[in-house]
Amino acid sequence: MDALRVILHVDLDAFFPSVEVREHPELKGKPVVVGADPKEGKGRGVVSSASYEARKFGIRSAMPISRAWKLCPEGVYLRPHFDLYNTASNSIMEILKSHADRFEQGGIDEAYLDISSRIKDFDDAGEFAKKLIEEVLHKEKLTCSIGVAPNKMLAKIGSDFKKPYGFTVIREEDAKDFLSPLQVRKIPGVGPKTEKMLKDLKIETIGDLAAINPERLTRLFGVWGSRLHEYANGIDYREVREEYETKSIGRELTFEKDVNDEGQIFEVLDELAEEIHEELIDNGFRFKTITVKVRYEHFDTYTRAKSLSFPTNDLDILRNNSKRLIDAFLRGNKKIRLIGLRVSTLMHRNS
DNA sequence: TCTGGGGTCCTAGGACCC
DNA sequence: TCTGGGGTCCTAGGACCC
Repeated sequence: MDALRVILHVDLDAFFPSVEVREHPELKGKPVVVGADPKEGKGRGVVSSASYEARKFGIRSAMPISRAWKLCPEGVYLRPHFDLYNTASNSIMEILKSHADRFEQGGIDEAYLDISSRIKDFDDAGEFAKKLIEEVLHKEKLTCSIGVAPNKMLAKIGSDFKKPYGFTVIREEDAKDFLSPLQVRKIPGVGPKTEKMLKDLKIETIGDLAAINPERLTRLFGVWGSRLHEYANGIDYREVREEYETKSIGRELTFEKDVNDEGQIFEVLDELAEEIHEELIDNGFRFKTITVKVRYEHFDTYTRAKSLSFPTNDLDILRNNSKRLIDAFLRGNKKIRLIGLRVSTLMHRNS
């Protein structure tokens, strides 16, 4: 028999609004929406995260803030306070890390823990998860949900299954029955496009997907197709990995109103370059590739990239190249909604 | 309904080299 | 005369995640 492998996926419940409520107890029980300024329904931007009370009105992450406002004008609308969320996240991640053989953070509000050596079976692992939820609640006054499973994919689906403030144990022998009735969209990596493609093929549940010939999925989706077949069958060999390397650093800005004034665009581009440069210096990175991004008024989006023959962290090189790259986008008379700048092919100084 | 900002990974064509 | 094959880098675009 294979050695027991137990992975936890810990997901903080409605994290941004929950931190806001913790800091401002008078908000408890109210529909709290963290995101862009709704400006009486005329705001530009989206919802970052909505409290469970706000979700009752149909408000969801990534929804246009103007639509959220129409659904619930009486809601409490807050701009994000990332310093607050980062502090809370760091404290919680330290707690989680201290209980894991291996630990992998997957964003500000979630993490994978490999706890194989710390439990003797899945019953034991369920108790472990319950205690962890209570420890986080006691120490940080925030709730989370946990999935307990033999791999990352199942653990992630599990953490979403009884939210908020719940946990779900999925044993290897129960995995296929557990997955079978769920919508394909529940599989991490299946978004709106893949869901639509599968639906057109009459594949709606994970059970439908598991029954499809794997060669057919590979023909349709390439490498991702064979991965999909594994996931649908409850199989995922990915390890919880501790080490993480930054691949790129970028900044972007959506203007309050679409612009066609070159001066304003260059000014913002310089600010983006300065912020990126600061982060490069702080972290001891050099870059080789510069990519600018432009989104025009009707949301058509383009990028232009340039790779240098040498790595650098020089601000003037970044500024001058980004100006040259964006120049081609300023020719027409289309108004610009967003500009972005990103550097990649990163290497550490002294390497 | 009208779409943020931070990222990662994948694909595909062309250049270039051996 | 009728056009290799593999590897790597570069560029552009797209799907997806939180």
